[in-house]
Amino acid sequence: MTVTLADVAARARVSPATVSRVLNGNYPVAASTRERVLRAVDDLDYVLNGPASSLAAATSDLVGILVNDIADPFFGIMAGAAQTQIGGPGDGSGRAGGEKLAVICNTGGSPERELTYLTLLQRQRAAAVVLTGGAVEDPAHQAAIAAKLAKLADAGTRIVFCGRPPLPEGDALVAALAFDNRGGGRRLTEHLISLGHRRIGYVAGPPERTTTRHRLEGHREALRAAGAVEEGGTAEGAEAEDRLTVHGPYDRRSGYEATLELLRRAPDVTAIVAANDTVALGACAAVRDQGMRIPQDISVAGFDDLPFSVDAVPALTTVRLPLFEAGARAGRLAMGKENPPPGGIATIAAELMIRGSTAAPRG
Amino acid sequence: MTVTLADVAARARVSPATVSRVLNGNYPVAASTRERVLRAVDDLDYVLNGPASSLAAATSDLVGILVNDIADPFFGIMAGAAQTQIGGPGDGSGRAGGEKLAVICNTGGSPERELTYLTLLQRQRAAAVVLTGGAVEDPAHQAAIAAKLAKLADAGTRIVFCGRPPLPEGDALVAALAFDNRGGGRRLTEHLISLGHRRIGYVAGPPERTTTRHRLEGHREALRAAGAVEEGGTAEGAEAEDRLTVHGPYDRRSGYEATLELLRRAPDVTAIVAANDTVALGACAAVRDQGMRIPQDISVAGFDDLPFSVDAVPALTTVRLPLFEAGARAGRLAMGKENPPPGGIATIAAELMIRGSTAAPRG
DNA sequence: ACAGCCGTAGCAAGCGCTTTCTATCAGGGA
DNA sequence: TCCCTGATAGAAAGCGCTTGCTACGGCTGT
Repeated sequence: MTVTLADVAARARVSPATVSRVLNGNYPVAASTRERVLRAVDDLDYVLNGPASSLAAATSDLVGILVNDIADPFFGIMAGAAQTQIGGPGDGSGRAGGEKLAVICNTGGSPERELTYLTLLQRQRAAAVVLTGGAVEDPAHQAAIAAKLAKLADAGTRIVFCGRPPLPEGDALVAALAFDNRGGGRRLTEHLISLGHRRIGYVAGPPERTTTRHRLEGHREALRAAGAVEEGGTAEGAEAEDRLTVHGPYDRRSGYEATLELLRRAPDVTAIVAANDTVALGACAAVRDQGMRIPQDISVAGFDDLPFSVDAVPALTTVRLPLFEAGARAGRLAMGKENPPPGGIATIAAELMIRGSTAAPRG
Repeated sequence: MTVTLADVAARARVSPATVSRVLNGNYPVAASTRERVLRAVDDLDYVLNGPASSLAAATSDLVGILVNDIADPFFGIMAGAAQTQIGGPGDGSGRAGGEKLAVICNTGGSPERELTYLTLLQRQRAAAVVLTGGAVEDPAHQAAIAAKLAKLADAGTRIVFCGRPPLPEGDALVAALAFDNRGGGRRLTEHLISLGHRRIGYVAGPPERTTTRHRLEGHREALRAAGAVEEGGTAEGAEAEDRLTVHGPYDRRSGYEATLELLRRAPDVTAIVAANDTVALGACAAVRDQGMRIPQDISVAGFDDLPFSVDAVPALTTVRLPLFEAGARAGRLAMGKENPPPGGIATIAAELMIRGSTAAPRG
C-alpha cells in the first residue's frame, strides 16, 4: 500500500539507514549510491512519513505562527511575510530541503485558543513558534502563556514575538520584535496638535490589549505635553481624556459606532484618532454620515498604514508600521537564519505618514 | 526529561494502554480508573507526543488550508472562517477534543509551492486539505495537482475545494464549492450596460487563473448579449474587447497601472470593471489622478465585496461573494461535519451590490 | 451450580524512521 | 609486506504511542 523507506532501500539495494542518510544529507554517502537511492525514491514515488521521522528524530519541521485575526491584513501581511522565510521554495519533490511547514493559527484574539494552539504545537514538537500582535494583559493569562512558552523553549522550540511586547519575565524567548506603538501614537497626536487641534477624540481598541494601551498612552503623552487637556487641573484633564476616549474591537463597525458615540459626547471635537486603519475607515464613514467633511470639518487619522489607507478618500494620515519587514525578520529569527537582536528585544520604528485626512481645524 | 505515556501509566498504576484509551476516549474505561489517569495527567503536566501518536495511529490531526495570498483579505476571510470550524475551542489542557490543527499555507499563487505544500501535508498524513481560490490553468500543473490529490485522497485525506472550480477529472475529491464568478461578472456588466455604458474597460487579473477567465467571460457574455461591442462584425468586436482589457496581478498597484494604460488606449471609456475590489481601489486612484470624478466622469466597479469596499468614496459597486460562509462550509466539509453537496459540487451565488461608484455616463 | 458473557484492563507487537556503533574495504606510510 | 586510517555502509536498538488479542472477574440465564 504505502511505500516506506525499506521499500526504497530494497529497490536501491542498500540499507534503510543509507536511504535515510541520503534523504537527510547529513552524513557522507558515495555519489553513486546516492544517485541509486534517489532514483529509487523517484521510481517508487516515495514520500517520507513525517510523524515517523519526527518521532525518531525528536523534532519536527513545523513552525507555528499565531495571529489574532487572519482576516485582518495587519496579521495577514506579517504572517505571509514570515512564511516566505520559513517554507523554502522547495523543489516540488518529496525531498527535504531545509524548508519547514509554516502553519498559521488563528486565535481570534482569545487567550484560551492561544493556549490551545500552543499546546497543539507543543504536541507536534514544533521547531519554532512566532506570536504576533498585541497580547492580552490579564495577569493570569500572561502567566499561563509564559509557563507554556517556557516549556516549549525547554523542549527546544524557538520562540519569537513579532509586534508584541516581550513578557515581563521574558527570558526563555529567542527574540522579541516590538513596534513602537507608543512613540507612533505620540507623534501622530503631536502632528494634530501642531495643526491646531485641541479637542481630539480617540477611538481605542479593546482595553485589555497591550497594543491598545501603548497607542493610547502615546496619544495622551502628546496631549499632556501640549497641555491640550488642561482645563483647570489634572483631575479634570483625566476626566476629559476619558470622555474623549471610546473603546471597542479592532474592526470597521466598531469604529463607526464608537465615532457616533464620540460625536454625541463631544460634538466639538475637531479631530479623531482611530486605533488602527480599519477602525479609521469606520470612523470616516460615521463622520461623513453625520454630514461632516474630512478634513475640513473634522480630521481623522489611523494607525498601521495598511495598503488601503492610501486609497481612502481623502488618503488617511496614519502611522506606518513595517509589517512585511517585521514579519520576514520574525520568520528568519524563527528559522535561526538571523541572530537575535542584542538583549533579545528590538524596537521597530513607526513612521508618521501625513496625508489628506488631517488638516488644520476650521478657524 | 519529557513525560511520556508510560510515566502517566506508572503514576496512575495502570498500563499505558489504559492511559491511551482514556485520552482517546474510544474504548470503555471504568469511571474510577479514568479519573485516576486524568489526575496523573494533570499532576505530571503530560502532553501527548503528536508524532508518536500519528505514527501509531497512521493519521494525524492536521488540516491544511492552501491560499494564494494570505495578506489578501479575500483569502484571510475564507481561511479564518474555515479555521473556526476546524480548530475546536479546545479546553486549554493537553487532552484531545476532536479539534484539529488547521494550518494555513501560503502558496503565493505559485503552482510549485502549491505542490510542495501538498507534499508536506502528505508527509504529515494530513486529515484534510482545503484548496481555496482560483487555480492556474496550465494543463501540466493541473495534472500534477490532480495526481497529488489523488494520492492524498488514497491515503485517506479529505479534499475540499473552496472558491475553486473542480478538477476536470475530479472524482477523488469530497466536495467543491465554486463561486459563480461568471454569473457575477455578467450581472455586473449588465448593470453597467443598463445604465447606458457602451465602452467599458476591463482590468483583469493574471490571464492564467480560472477566476480571471470566468469573470472576464461573464463580462463579455453581457457585452455580447447587449451587442455593445458590435461595431461592424464579430472580428472587430473581439478586437475591441481585447483593446479594452488589460491583465495584471490581483493587487492595487496593478489596478492603478492597468487603468492608466486603459485610459491611454481608450480615453473614451465611460466605465471600468476591475478584477476585484483591491484592483478597483487602484483603478479609482488612477482615475482620480487623471482628474476625473467617480462616477460622474467614469464609473468603476469591483468584485468580491471585501469589507473596505463599502468605505471607499464613493462606495464601490461590486459583486458580493459570501467568503465567510463559504470558508466555514469548506471547514465543515473538511471535518466531515457536513455532507458534501449532491454531485460533489455546489455553486455559490454571487450577488450584485450596487453602490455609489457606478452611475449613468454623462449625456 | 455451571457455562457463557459482558465489562475492563494488560500484553506485546508493531508504526516507519533516525542514529549510534560496528564492520568492511581501499590505500598509504613505515 | 603489514598495520593504521579514512570513507562508507549496515545492524539494530529504540522514539512514544495505538490496538488486536488475551485474561480475568463477577453476573446472568437455565
